[in-house]
Amino acid sequence: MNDDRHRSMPTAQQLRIWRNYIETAEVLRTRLASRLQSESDLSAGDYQVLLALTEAEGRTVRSSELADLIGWERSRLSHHLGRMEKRGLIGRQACVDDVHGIDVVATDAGAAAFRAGSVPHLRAIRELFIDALTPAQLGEVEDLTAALRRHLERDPASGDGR
Amino acid sequence: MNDDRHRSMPTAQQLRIWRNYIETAEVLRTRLASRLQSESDLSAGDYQVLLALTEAEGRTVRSSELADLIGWERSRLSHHLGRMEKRGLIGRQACVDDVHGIDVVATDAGAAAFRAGSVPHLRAIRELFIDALTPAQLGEVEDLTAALRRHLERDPASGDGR
DNA sequence: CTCTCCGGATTGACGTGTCAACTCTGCAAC
DNA sequence: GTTGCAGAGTTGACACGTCAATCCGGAGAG
Repeated sequence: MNDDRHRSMPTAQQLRIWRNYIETAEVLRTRLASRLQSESDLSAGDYQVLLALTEAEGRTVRSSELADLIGWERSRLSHHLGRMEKRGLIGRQACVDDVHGIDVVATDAGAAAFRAGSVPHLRAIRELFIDALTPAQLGEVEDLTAALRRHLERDPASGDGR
Repeated sequence: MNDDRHRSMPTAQQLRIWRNYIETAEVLRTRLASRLQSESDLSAGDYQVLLALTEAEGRTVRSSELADLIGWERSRLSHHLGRMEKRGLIGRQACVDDVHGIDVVATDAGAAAFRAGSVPHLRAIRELFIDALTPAQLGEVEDLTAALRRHLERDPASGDGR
């Protein structure tokens, strides 16, 4: 079949689909974040960090591992941890086995805030996303995102030239 | 069929699908923005604003209409226009027919920057998104986002209680 | 006429993200 | 030993978004 598909610009219809796709995801992200914020005073970033920490042994993870776990750049994590530390959600302490490492630990307050936020957050995900789709459609979403993922990994293109 | 679907928390699999979905969209957004930035020195926001302006009569749109067109809050637009004005991409001037209104107009430099950025941006969309999917899959994306959209519109839930 | 309210737009404060520059310590080369 | 490089983390500058407060000029109520 015609592989000039690989040379031409997107058609108007393709563009429309793209725009709807990315805007819908954006709306979902914003709605979820706003509900999480108002229901438990946590940002989406706080939630990701606390999720990784509370799942870890001793609620503690080395900073670099944490960055890998949630897929953040190191400086982004550093800034965010600074803000969370100021709010008493996490603590930072020198790592025992690695002089360079920093252990990040969820405080009791942090773990409590996560537990409190978790249920409403999961409910929001169900209400806004899961309930919008039939099980069959959910399966389609899975396949499609897998296809997109494969394509993205195949194309380093930007960011890390690993 | 069992409508306790509407009372239970998401399953592990549903959560996995959700996470993949939202993270994939996020990666796409970031990659696109980064390519747009490096290829034409425009942010995604700049692009949206300039797209709406260059499509309008006289490259001019009233500020409030512009906000509606691209679906932004007024204050977000105001901040962004301030930054774009400082860079000489757009201008602002009092509106003739409405004392309160502000006309936003794309400068020559702004229109030129948009034209220059447009082709590489469209190419990036094709490479990162369109090329990842077969035409049939693209159709599925369209249906799924439509379903999500319908669901979101049916559920005001947060933000504007319109 | 004055007072209040309304809608368009702006502003300031603050959290968030990215990029580049920097610190600090260990380790290997010489 | 000192030079310098590499990896972990931090910092500063700046762009971006949101929220609440504000400014401003017209329209009605009295």
